[in-house]
Amino acid sequence: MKSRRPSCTDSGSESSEPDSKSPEKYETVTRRRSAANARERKRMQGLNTAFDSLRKVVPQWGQDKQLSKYETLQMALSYIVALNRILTDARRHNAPHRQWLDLQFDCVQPENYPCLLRYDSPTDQDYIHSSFSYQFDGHQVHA
DNA sequence: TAGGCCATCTGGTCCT
DNA sequence: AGGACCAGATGGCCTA
Repeated sequence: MKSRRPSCTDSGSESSEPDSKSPEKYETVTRRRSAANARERKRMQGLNTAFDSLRKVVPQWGQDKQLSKYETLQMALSYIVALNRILTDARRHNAPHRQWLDLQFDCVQPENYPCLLRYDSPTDQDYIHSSFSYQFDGHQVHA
């Protein structure tokens, strides 16, 4: 865990000192701020725990370092879309389970799944975006 | 040194 | 009133 910023304290910031008429009110305000900061830290820690859980179930082929939060979300979205496509195809072709699994296993292998491979250049990223066909801005995902 | 990623603080808003 | 959630600001760490 990263160390906290030394310039910031839990008892409130220098830039926004509470406009208090009494020491009592000042104390109340700073105590509430401190409690809110602690809650926020805890909330963000929970969020990070969730991200860690997600990283564990999402493919990370070729990635020697952990995915960023943004990359994790992108990967999760792509992975779900890919799995969903497999299920949809299986229903359509009505394949027996074992045979179907063998057939589809290749679909989630790195070499057949370029979008999940490590990218090293902006060109690669462009390719990934075009081949993966998810759109964050439009909130639209194509299988 | 610039840029990316992250943790933390903070004030605003909504909800209970 | 107080908690949850969110977004903006800020500064630290790391890497190319």
